[in-house]
Amino acid sequence: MLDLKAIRENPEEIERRLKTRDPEITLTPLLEKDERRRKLLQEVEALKHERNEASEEVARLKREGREEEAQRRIQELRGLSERIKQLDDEVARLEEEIRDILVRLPNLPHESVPVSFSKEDKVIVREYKERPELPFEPKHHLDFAHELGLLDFPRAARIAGSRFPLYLGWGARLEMALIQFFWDFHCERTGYTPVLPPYLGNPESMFTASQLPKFQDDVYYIERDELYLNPTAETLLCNLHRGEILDVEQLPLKYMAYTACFRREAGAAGEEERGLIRVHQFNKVELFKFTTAETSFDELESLVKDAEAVLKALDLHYRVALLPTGDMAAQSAKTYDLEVWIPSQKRYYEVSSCSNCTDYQARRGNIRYRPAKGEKPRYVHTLNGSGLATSRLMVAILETFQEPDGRVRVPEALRDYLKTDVIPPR
RNA sequence: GGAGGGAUGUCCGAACGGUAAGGAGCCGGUCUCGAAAACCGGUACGGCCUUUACGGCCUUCGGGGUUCGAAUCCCCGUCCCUCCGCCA
Repeated sequence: MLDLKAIRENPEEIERRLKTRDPEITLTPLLEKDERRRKLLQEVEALKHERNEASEEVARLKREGREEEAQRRIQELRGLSERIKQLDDEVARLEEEIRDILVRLPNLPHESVPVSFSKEDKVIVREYKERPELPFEPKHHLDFAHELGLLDFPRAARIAGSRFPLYLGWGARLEMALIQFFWDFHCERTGYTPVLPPYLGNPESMFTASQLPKFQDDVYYIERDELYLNPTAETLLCNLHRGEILDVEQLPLKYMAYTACFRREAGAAGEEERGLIRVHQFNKVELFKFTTAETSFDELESLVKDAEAVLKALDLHYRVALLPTGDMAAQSAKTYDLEVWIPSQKRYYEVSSCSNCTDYQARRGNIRYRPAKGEKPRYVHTLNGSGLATSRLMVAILETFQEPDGRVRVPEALRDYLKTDVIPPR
Protein backbone atom coordinates (compact mmCIF):
# COMPACT_ATOMS: atom_id res chain seq x y z
CA MET A 1 0.00 0.00 0.00
CA LEU A 2 1.26 3.45 -0.85
CA ASP A 3 1.31 6.45 1.45
CA LEU A 4 -1.80 8.54 0.81
CA LYS A 5 -0.09 11.63 2.17
CA ALA A 6 2.77 11.23 -0.29
CA ILE A 7 0.28 10.81 -3.14
CA ARG A 8 -1.53 13.95 -2.05
CA GLU A 9 1.71 15.93 -1.99
CA ASN A 10 3.10 14.72 -5.27
CA PRO A 11 0.33 13.24 -7.41
CA GLU A 12 1.76 13.83 -10.90
CA GLU A 13 5.11 12.28 -10.12
CA ILE A 14 3.59 9.22 -8.44
CA GLU A 15 1.06 8.70 -11.19
CA ARG A 16 3.82 8.87 -13.78
CA ARG A 17 5.85 6.21 -11.99
CA LEU A 18 2.85 3.95 -11.47
CA LYS A 19 1.99 4.18 -15.15
CA THR A 20 5.30 2.48 -15.93
CA ARG A 21 3.77 -0.61 -14.36
CA ASP A 22 0.22 -0.23 -15.59
CA PRO A 23 -0.77 2.55 -18.03
CA GLU A 24 -4.42 2.32 -16.89
CA ILE A 25 -3.66 3.74 -13.46
CA THR A 26 -5.09 7.16 -12.69
CA LEU A 27 -5.11 8.84 -9.31
CA THR A 28 -7.82 11.44 -9.94
CA PRO A 29 -10.76 9.59 -8.30
CA LEU A 30 -8.59 8.82 -5.29
CA LEU A 31 -7.59 12.45 -4.84
CA GLU A 32 -11.18 13.65 -5.16
CA LYS A 33 -12.42 11.26 -2.51
CA ASP A 34 -9.52 12.19 -0.24
CA GLU A 35 -10.31 15.88 -0.58
CA ARG A 36 -13.97 15.30 0.20
CA ARG A 37 -13.14 13.13 3.19
CA ARG A 38 -10.86 15.72 4.74
CA LYS A 39 -13.49 18.40 4.37
CA LEU A 40 -16.13 16.28 6.08
CA LEU A 41 -13.67 15.28 8.74
CA GLN A 42 -13.09 18.88 9.74
CA GLU A 43 -16.79 19.43 9.93
CA VAL A 44 -17.51 16.40 12.07
CA GLU A 45 -14.56 17.00 14.35
CA ALA A 46 -15.80 20.48 15.12
CA LEU A 47 -19.18 19.01 16.05
CA LYS A 48 -17.52 16.41 18.25
CA HIS A 49 -15.61 19.14 20.00
CA GLU A 50 -18.89 20.88 20.68
CA ARG A 51 -20.40 17.65 22.00
CA ASN A 52 -17.42 16.97 24.29
CA GLU A 53 -17.69 20.38 25.87
CA ALA A 54 -21.45 20.14 26.26
CA SER A 55 -21.16 16.71 27.84
CA GLU A 56 -18.72 18.01 30.35
CA GLU A 57 -21.12 20.80 31.16
CA VAL A 58 -23.94 18.31 31.74
CA ALA A 59 -21.72 16.35 34.09
CA ARG A 60 -20.88 19.53 35.98
CA LEU A 61 -24.52 20.61 36.27
CA LYS A 62 -25.50 17.19 37.59
CA ARG A 63 -22.69 17.25 40.12
CA GLU A 64 -23.90 20.60 41.34
CA GLY A 65 -27.46 19.23 41.60
CA ARG A 66 -28.82 21.58 38.92
CA GLU A 67 -30.92 18.78 37.46
CA GLU A 68 -33.36 20.98 35.50
CA GLU A 69 -30.65 22.86 33.66
CA ALA A 70 -28.91 19.58 32.87
CA GLN A 71 -32.10 18.13 31.38
CA ARG A 72 -32.56 21.24 29.24
CA ARG A 73 -29.01 20.92 27.94
CA ILE A 74 -29.53 17.23 27.17
CA GLN A 75 -32.60 18.09 25.11
CA GLU A 76 -30.54 20.52 23.07
CA LEU A 77 -27.92 17.87 22.38
CA ARG A 78 -30.27 15.30 20.88
CA GLY A 79 -29.91 16.46 17.30
CA LEU A 80 -26.17 16.99 17.53
CA SER A 81 -25.32 13.32 17.96
CA GLU A 82 -27.64 12.45 15.09
CA ARG A 83 -25.78 14.82 12.80
CA ILE A 84 -22.40 13.48 13.98
CA LYS A 85 -23.46 9.94 13.23
CA GLN A 86 -24.54 10.89 9.71
CA LEU A 87 -21.24 12.57 8.97
CA ASP A 88 -19.27 9.76 10.60
CA ASP A 89 -20.99 7.25 8.35
CA GLU A 90 -20.22 9.30 5.30
CA VAL A 91 -16.57 9.64 6.28
CA ALA A 92 -16.38 5.90 6.94
CA ARG A 93 -17.86 5.16 3.52
CA LEU A 94 -15.36 7.44 1.81
CA GLU A 95 -12.52 5.90 3.76
CA GLU A 96 -13.54 2.47 2.59
CA GLU A 97 -13.68 3.64 -1.02
CA ILE A 98 -10.27 5.27 -0.67
CA ARG A 99 -8.83 2.12 0.83
CA ASP A 100 -10.31 0.00 -1.94
CA ILE A 101 -8.46 2.07 -4.51
CA LEU A 102 -5.28 2.31 -2.47
CA VAL A 103 -4.88 -1.42 -1.81
CA ARG A 104 -5.07 -2.18 -5.51
CA LEU A 105 -2.27 0.18 -6.50
CA PRO A 106 1.13 -1.50 -6.97
CA ASN A 107 4.32 -0.36 -5.28
CA LEU A 108 6.43 2.42 -6.76
CA PRO A 109 9.17 0.92 -8.90
CA HIS A 110 12.75 1.82 -7.96
CA GLU A 111 14.51 4.14 -10.40
CA SER A 112 17.02 1.41 -11.33
CA VAL A 113 14.25 -0.84 -12.69
CA PRO A 114 14.04 -1.00 -16.50
CA VAL A 115 10.78 0.51 -17.78
CA SER A 116 8.86 -1.88 -20.00
CA PHE A 117 5.62 -3.84 -20.07
CA SER A 118 7.26 -6.79 -21.81
CA LYS A 119 8.87 -9.41 -19.60
CA GLU A 120 11.37 -9.97 -22.41
CA ASP A 121 12.94 -6.66 -21.45
CA LYS A 122 14.54 -7.96 -18.31
CA VAL A 123 18.23 -7.15 -17.92
CA ILE A 124 20.64 -10.04 -17.50
CA VAL A 125 22.91 -8.79 -14.76
CA ARG A 126 25.35 -11.69 -14.58
CA GLU A 127 25.78 -15.38 -15.34
CA TYR A 128 27.56 -18.15 -13.50
CA LYS A 129 29.52 -20.90 -15.26
CA GLU A 130 29.17 -22.03 -18.85
CA ARG A 131 25.96 -23.43 -20.20
CA PRO A 132 26.32 -27.21 -19.73
CA GLU A 133 26.77 -29.12 -22.99
CA LEU A 134 25.76 -32.75 -22.63
CA PRO A 135 27.48 -35.16 -25.03
CA PHE A 136 24.07 -36.66 -25.85
CA GLU A 137 20.54 -35.38 -26.35
CA PRO A 138 19.33 -34.51 -22.83
CA LYS A 139 16.13 -36.23 -21.75
CA HIS A 140 13.21 -34.50 -20.10
CA HIS A 141 13.24 -35.35 -16.41
CA LEU A 142 9.88 -37.12 -16.67
CA ASP A 143 11.28 -39.41 -19.33
CA PHE A 144 13.59 -41.10 -16.85
CA ALA A 145 12.34 -40.13 -13.37
CA HIS A 146 9.38 -42.49 -13.60
CA GLU A 147 11.54 -45.31 -14.90
CA LEU A 148 14.00 -44.84 -12.06
CA GLY A 149 11.17 -44.70 -9.56
CA LEU A 150 11.90 -41.14 -8.41
CA LEU A 151 8.52 -39.59 -9.20
CA ASP A 152 5.01 -40.92 -9.73
CA PHE A 153 2.56 -38.40 -11.12
CA PRO A 154 -0.22 -40.86 -12.06
CA ARG A 155 -0.50 -42.08 -8.48
CA ALA A 156 -0.29 -38.52 -7.15
CA ALA A 157 -3.27 -37.75 -9.40
CA ARG A 158 -5.13 -40.67 -7.84
CA ILE A 159 -4.50 -39.27 -4.37
CA ALA A 160 -5.08 -35.58 -5.03
CA GLY A 161 -5.40 -34.64 -8.69
CA SER A 162 -3.29 -33.63 -11.66
CA ARG A 163 -0.25 -31.44 -11.16
CA PHE A 164 0.42 -32.74 -7.69
CA PRO A 165 3.84 -34.31 -7.18
CA LEU A 166 4.66 -37.59 -5.52
CA TYR A 167 8.31 -38.20 -4.83
CA LEU A 168 9.37 -41.69 -3.87
CA GLY A 169 12.45 -43.71 -3.17
CA TRP A 170 15.58 -41.86 -4.19
CA GLY A 171 13.46 -39.04 -5.55
CA ALA A 172 12.04 -38.44 -2.09
CA ARG A 173 15.51 -38.70 -0.58
CA LEU A 174 16.93 -36.22 -3.06
CA GLU A 175 14.13 -33.75 -2.34
CA MET A 176 14.67 -34.02 1.41
CA ALA A 177 18.42 -33.68 0.92
CA LEU A 178 17.89 -30.45 -1.02
CA ILE A 179 15.64 -29.05 1.66
CA GLN A 180 18.05 -30.01 4.43
CA PHE A 181 21.03 -28.66 2.49
CA PHE A 182 19.41 -25.27 1.88
CA TRP A 183 18.24 -25.14 5.48
CA ASP A 184 21.69 -25.89 6.89
CA PHE A 185 23.36 -23.58 4.40
CA HIS A 186 21.35 -20.53 5.45
CA CYS A 187 21.46 -21.36 9.15
CA GLU A 188 25.18 -21.84 9.21
CA ARG A 189 26.68 -19.76 6.43
CA THR A 190 24.41 -16.84 5.61
CA GLY A 191 23.06 -16.45 9.15
CA TYR A 192 19.28 -16.46 8.86
CA THR A 193 17.16 -17.44 11.87
CA PRO A 194 15.28 -20.63 11.03
CA VAL A 195 11.49 -20.66 11.35
CA LEU A 196 8.88 -23.39 10.96
CA PRO A 197 5.68 -21.34 10.64
CA PRO A 198 2.03 -22.40 10.38
CA TYR A 199 1.16 -23.50 6.83
CA LEU A 200 -2.19 -21.76 6.94
CA GLY A 201 -2.71 -18.02 7.08
CA ASN A 202 -5.72 -15.92 7.99
CA PRO A 203 -7.16 -13.17 5.77
CA GLU A 204 -5.21 -10.41 7.53
CA SER A 205 -1.94 -12.20 6.84
CA MET A 206 -2.82 -12.68 3.18
CA PHE A 207 -3.74 -9.03 2.92
CA THR A 208 -0.54 -7.78 4.55
CA ALA A 209 1.65 -9.80 2.23
CA SER A 210 -0.48 -8.54 -0.68
CA GLN A 211 -1.89 -11.93 -1.71
CA LEU A 212 -5.29 -10.30 -1.23
CA PRO A 213 -7.28 -8.83 -2.80
CA LYS A 214 -5.62 -9.33 -6.18
CA PHE A 215 -4.52 -12.95 -6.04
CA GLN A 216 -7.59 -14.43 -4.43
CA ASP A 217 -7.90 -16.98 -7.24
CA ASP A 218 -4.33 -18.21 -6.99
CA VAL A 219 -4.48 -19.45 -3.41
CA TYR A 220 -6.31 -22.39 -1.85
CA TYR A 221 -8.95 -21.31 0.62
CA ILE A 222 -10.57 -23.30 3.39
CA GLU A 223 -13.93 -21.61 3.66
CA ARG A 224 -15.14 -23.29 6.81
CA ASP A 225 -12.23 -21.94 8.84
CA GLU A 226 -11.49 -18.81 6.82
CA LEU A 227 -7.91 -19.88 6.29
CA TYR A 228 -5.65 -19.87 3.26
CA LEU A 229 -3.03 -22.47 2.37
CA ASN A 230 0.44 -21.02 2.29
CA PRO A 231 1.31 -20.01 -1.30
CA THR A 232 4.85 -18.97 -0.31
CA ALA A 233 6.47 -18.54 3.09
CA GLU A 234 6.95 -14.89 2.16
CA THR A 235 3.29 -14.54 3.08
CA LEU A 236 3.82 -16.09 6.51
CA LEU A 237 7.17 -14.52 7.45
CA CYS A 238 5.92 -11.12 6.41
CA ASN A 239 3.40 -11.36 9.24
CA LEU A 240 5.87 -12.42 11.91
CA HIS A 241 6.08 -8.86 13.23
CA ARG A 242 2.72 -7.55 12.06
CA GLY A 243 1.55 -4.68 14.29
CA GLU A 244 4.87 -4.40 16.12
CA ILE A 245 7.29 -1.53 16.65
CA LEU A 246 10.79 -2.97 16.40
CA ASP A 247 14.01 -1.68 17.92
CA VAL A 248 16.33 -0.20 15.33
CA GLU A 249 19.20 -2.16 16.90
CA GLN A 250 17.43 -5.40 15.99
CA LEU A 251 17.51 -4.56 12.29
CA PRO A 252 18.09 -6.08 9.89
CA LEU A 253 16.13 -9.13 11.04
CA LYS A 254 16.88 -12.11 8.83
CA TYR A 255 14.57 -15.13 8.81
CA MET A 256 14.47 -18.33 6.85
CA ALA A 257 11.59 -20.79 6.65
CA TYR A 258 11.06 -24.16 5.08
CA THR A 259 7.48 -24.81 4.00
CA ALA A 260 5.50 -26.70 1.46
CA CYS A 261 3.80 -24.16 -0.82
CA PHE A 262 0.39 -24.54 -2.42
CA ARG A 263 -0.87 -22.75 -5.52
CA ARG A 264 -3.93 -23.28 -7.61
CA GLU A 265 -2.12 -22.33 -10.81
CA ALA A 266 -5.49 -21.78 -12.46
CA GLY A 267 -5.13 -21.79 -16.22
CA ALA A 268 -1.63 -23.25 -16.19
CA ALA A 269 -1.13 -25.95 -18.80
CA GLY A 270 1.07 -27.00 -21.64
CA GLU A 271 3.89 -29.26 -22.69
CA GLU A 272 6.58 -26.89 -21.49
CA GLU A 273 5.45 -27.06 -17.92
CA ARG A 274 4.78 -30.74 -17.48
CA GLY A 275 6.51 -32.63 -14.75
CA LEU A 276 7.81 -30.74 -11.75
CA ILE A 277 8.10 -27.35 -13.42
CA ARG A 278 4.69 -26.12 -12.36
CA VAL A 279 2.81 -28.01 -9.66
CA HIS A 280 0.14 -27.29 -7.07
CA GLN A 281 2.45 -28.22 -4.22
CA PHE A 282 6.16 -27.64 -3.97
CA ASN A 283 8.85 -27.21 -1.36
CA LYS A 284 10.74 -24.04 -0.76
CA VAL A 285 13.22 -22.52 1.65
CA GLU A 286 12.36 -18.84 1.85
CA LEU A 287 14.57 -15.96 2.96
CA PHE A 288 13.03 -12.86 4.47
CA LYS A 289 14.41 -9.60 5.88
CA PHE A 290 13.05 -6.67 7.84
CA THR A 291 15.32 -3.64 7.34
CA THR A 292 15.45 0.12 7.71
CA ALA A 293 14.56 2.31 4.76
CA GLU A 294 18.16 3.42 4.30
CA THR A 295 19.64 -0.05 3.87
CA SER A 296 16.98 -2.01 2.04
CA PHE A 297 18.42 -1.80 -1.47
CA ASP A 298 21.85 -2.88 -0.23
CA GLU A 299 20.16 -5.67 1.67
CA LEU A 300 18.48 -6.75 -1.56
CA GLU A 301 21.87 -7.16 -3.22
CA SER A 302 23.14 -9.32 -0.38
CA LEU A 303 19.92 -11.33 -0.34
CA VAL A 304 20.43 -12.17 -4.00
CA LYS A 305 24.01 -13.20 -3.25
CA ASP A 306 22.79 -15.45 -0.43
CA ALA A 307 20.40 -17.22 -2.79
CA GLU A 308 23.07 -17.46 -5.50
CA ALA A 309 25.52 -19.03 -3.07
CA VAL A 310 23.30 -22.12 -2.93
CA LEU A 311 23.25 -22.49 -6.70
CA LYS A 312 27.00 -22.12 -6.83
CA ALA A 313 27.40 -24.78 -4.18
CA LEU A 314 25.33 -27.10 -6.38
CA ASP A 315 27.53 -26.35 -9.37
CA LEU A 316 24.64 -25.26 -11.59
CA HIS A 317 24.68 -22.81 -14.49
CA TYR A 318 22.38 -19.88 -13.81
CA ARG A 319 21.84 -16.22 -14.57
CA VAL A 320 20.53 -13.25 -12.63
CA ALA A 321 17.81 -11.15 -14.26
CA LEU A 322 16.57 -7.72 -13.22
CA LEU A 323 12.84 -7.67 -14.00
CA PRO A 324 11.24 -4.74 -15.87
CA THR A 325 8.44 -2.64 -14.35
CA GLY A 326 5.65 -4.57 -16.09
CA ASP A 327 6.72 -8.00 -14.82
CA MET A 328 7.10 -7.44 -11.09
CA ALA A 329 4.72 -8.58 -8.37
CA ALA A 330 2.55 -5.70 -7.15
CA GLN A 331 4.30 -5.42 -3.78
CA SER A 332 7.80 -5.24 -5.23
CA ALA A 333 9.82 -2.11 -5.95
CA LYS A 334 12.68 -4.09 -7.45
CA THR A 335 13.03 -7.78 -8.27
CA TYR A 336 15.88 -10.03 -9.33
CA ASP A 337 15.11 -13.52 -10.62
CA LEU A 338 17.61 -16.34 -10.46
CA GLU A 339 17.12 -18.55 -13.48
CA VAL A 340 18.63 -21.96 -13.85
CA TRP A 341 19.29 -23.77 -17.13
CA ILE A 342 16.95 -26.65 -17.97
CA PRO A 343 18.76 -28.76 -20.59
CA SER A 344 15.81 -30.66 -22.09
CA GLN A 345 13.98 -27.44 -22.89
CA LYS A 346 17.09 -25.44 -23.70
CA ARG A 347 15.82 -22.52 -21.68
CA TYR A 348 16.06 -20.94 -18.26
CA TYR A 349 13.52 -21.31 -15.47
CA GLU A 350 13.07 -19.14 -12.43
CA VAL A 351 14.14 -20.88 -9.21
CA SER A 352 14.26 -17.80 -7.03
CA SER A 353 12.70 -14.37 -7.05
CA CYS A 354 14.25 -11.78 -4.74
CA SER A 355 12.34 -8.58 -4.09
CA ASN A 356 12.53 -5.42 -2.08
CA CYS A 357 8.95 -4.52 -1.19
CA THR A 358 10.10 -1.32 0.55
CA ASP A 359 7.33 -0.15 2.93
CA TYR A 360 4.47 -1.55 0.83
CA GLN A 361 3.78 -4.62 2.98
CA ALA A 362 4.85 -2.86 6.18
CA ARG A 363 2.19 -0.21 5.72
CA ARG A 364 -0.48 -2.87 5.15
CA GLY A 365 0.60 -4.79 8.22
CA ASN A 366 1.62 -1.81 10.34
CA ILE A 367 5.17 -3.10 10.86
CA ARG A 368 7.39 -0.30 12.15
CA TYR A 369 10.65 0.50 13.89
CA ARG A 370 11.80 3.40 16.02
CA PRO A 371 14.82 5.05 14.36
CA ALA A 372 16.01 6.51 17.67
CA LYS A 373 14.78 7.00 21.21
CA GLY A 374 11.93 9.47 21.32
CA GLU A 375 11.49 9.58 17.56
CA LYS A 376 8.33 8.69 15.68
CA PRO A 377 8.13 5.12 14.40
CA ARG A 378 8.72 4.52 10.70
CA TYR A 379 7.71 1.64 8.47
CA VAL A 380 10.28 -1.10 8.01
CA HIS A 381 11.22 -2.33 4.58
CA THR A 382 10.52 -5.99 3.82
CA LEU A 383 12.50 -8.19 1.46
CA ASN A 384 11.94 -11.73 0.35
CA GLY A 385 13.69 -14.28 -1.79
CA SER A 386 13.55 -17.98 -2.40
CA GLY A 387 16.61 -19.73 -1.19
CA LEU A 388 15.53 -21.84 -3.11
CA ALA A 389 12.49 -23.66 -4.48
CA THR A 390 13.64 -27.26 -4.23
CA SER A 391 11.11 -28.78 -6.59
CA ARG A 392 12.29 -26.83 -9.60
CA LEU A 393 15.85 -27.26 -8.54
CA MET A 394 15.33 -30.98 -8.66
CA VAL A 395 14.46 -30.66 -12.33
CA ALA A 396 17.70 -28.78 -12.96
CA ILE A 397 19.72 -31.37 -11.07
CA LEU A 398 18.07 -34.39 -12.67
CA GLU A 399 18.51 -32.99 -16.16
CA THR A 400 21.92 -31.34 -15.82
CA PHE A 401 23.62 -34.27 -14.14
CA GLN A 402 21.91 -37.09 -16.06
CA GLU A 403 24.02 -39.88 -17.56
CA PRO A 404 23.27 -41.54 -20.91
CA ASP A 405 21.75 -44.49 -19.05
CA GLY A 406 19.40 -42.16 -17.20
CA ARG A 407 21.15 -42.28 -13.87
CA VAL A 408 21.97 -39.02 -12.17
CA ARG A 409 25.26 -37.86 -10.69
CA VAL A 410 24.80 -36.33 -7.25
CA PRO A 411 26.39 -32.88 -6.78
CA GLU A 412 29.25 -32.85 -4.30
CA ALA A 413 27.32 -30.74 -1.79
CA LEU A 414 24.52 -33.30 -1.48
CA ARG A 415 26.63 -36.44 -1.15
CA ASP A 416 26.89 -36.26 2.63
CA TYR A 417 23.10 -36.11 2.80
CA LEU A 418 22.42 -38.92 0.33
CA LYS A 419 25.47 -41.06 1.05
CA THR A 420 25.81 -41.90 -2.63
CA ASP A 421 27.33 -40.17 -5.64
CA VAL A 422 24.85 -41.49 -8.16
CA ILE A 423 21.08 -42.06 -8.20
CA PRO A 424 20.00 -44.75 -8.03
CA PRO A 425 23.12 -46.30 -6.49
CA ARG A 426 24.70 -49.05 -8.66
C1' G B 1 -17.06 -29.49 20.37
C1' G B 2 -19.10 -27.89 25.61
C1' A B 3 -18.76 -24.72 30.31
C1' G B 4 -16.50 -20.72 32.77
C1' G B 5 -12.82 -16.60 33.47
C1' G B 6 -9.93 -12.75 31.28
C1' A B 7 -7.68 -8.65 27.69
C1' U B 8 -6.57 -0.96 30.21
C1' G B 9 0.15 2.61 28.59
C1' U B 10 6.83 -0.08 28.50
C1' C B 11 5.25 -3.31 32.84
C1' C B 12 1.99 -4.04 37.22
C1' G B 13 -2.70 -2.25 38.32
C1' A B 14 -7.48 0.87 39.66
C1' A B 15 -11.81 3.25 37.86
C1' C B 16 -21.41 3.71 41.33
C1' G B 17 -22.59 5.38 32.94
C1' G B 18 -19.91 11.80 33.93
C1' U B 19 -14.88 11.87 30.33
C1' A B 20 -8.64 7.01 32.02
C1' A B 21 -6.18 6.61 39.89
C1' G B 22 -1.71 4.74 41.95
C1' G B 23 3.02 2.29 41.52
C1' A B 24 7.36 0.55 38.89
C1' G B 25 10.18 1.82 34.74
C1' C B 26 11.80 5.57 31.45
C1' C B 27 13.17 10.90 30.38
C1' G B 28 14.68 15.76 32.42
C1' G B 29 16.31 18.47 36.76
C1' U B 30 18.24 19.48 42.03
C1' C B 31 22.16 17.53 45.10
C1' U B 32 27.34 15.25 44.04
C1' C B 33 34.26 15.30 42.06
C1' G B 34 31.23 11.41 39.81
C1' A B 35 27.55 7.83 40.73
C1' A B 36 23.79 5.69 43.81
C1' A B 37 20.00 7.21 47.10
C1' A B 38 16.62 11.05 48.11
C1' C B 39 13.71 14.95 46.27
C1' C B 40 11.16 17.85 42.18
C1' G B 41 8.98 17.77 37.30
C1' G B 42 7.41 15.05 32.84
C1' U B 43 5.55 10.48 30.84
C1' A B 44 -1.32 7.01 26.88
C1' C B 45 2.08 4.10 22.89
C1' G B 46 0.08 5.50 18.55
C1' G B 47 -3.04 7.50 14.58
C1' C B 48 -5.89 11.34 11.84
C1' C B 49 -7.03 16.64 10.48
C1' U B 50 -5.79 21.62 9.97
C1' U B 51 -5.97 27.85 10.66
C1' U B 52 1.32 23.88 12.72
C1' A B 53 -1.30 25.72 17.82
C1' C B 54 -0.10 26.36 24.86
C1' G B 55 -4.96 23.56 18.51
C1' G B 56 -8.85 19.80 17.51
C1' C B 57 -10.51 14.66 16.80
C1' C B 58 -9.80 9.36 17.58
C1' U B 59 -7.47 5.58 20.57
C1' U B 60 -9.13 0.98 27.40
C1' C B 61 -8.35 -6.39 22.06
C1' G B 62 -11.51 -5.55 17.12
C1' G B 63 -16.51 -4.39 15.10
C1' G B 64 -21.61 -2.91 15.96
C1' G B 65 -25.62 -1.09 19.42
C1' U B 66 -28.03 1.73 23.70
C1' U B 67 -27.13 6.94 25.70
C1' C B 68 -26.66 14.00 25.85
C1' G B 69 -22.30 11.11 27.48
C1' A B 70 -19.46 4.07 27.36
C1' A B 71 -13.17 1.34 29.80
C1' U B 72 -17.95 0.61 32.38
C1' C B 73 -24.38 -1.73 29.84
C1' C B 74 -26.01 -5.05 25.36
C1' C B 75 -24.73 -7.99 20.72
C1' C B 76 -20.96 -10.26 17.31
C1' G B 77 -15.89 -11.65 16.72
C1' U B 78 -10.36 -12.45 17.92
C1' C B 79 -6.72 -14.02 21.28
C1' C B 80 -5.20 -15.98 26.20
C1' C B 81 -6.27 -19.00 30.72
C1' U B 82 -9.04 -23.09 33.53
C1' C B 83 -12.12 -27.42 33.38
C1' C B 84 -14.75 -31.32 30.45
C1' G B 85 -14.89 -34.07 25.79
C1' C B 86 -12.05 -35.68 21.48
C1' C B 87 -7.19 -36.67 19.73
C1' A B 88 -1.39 -37.51 16.48
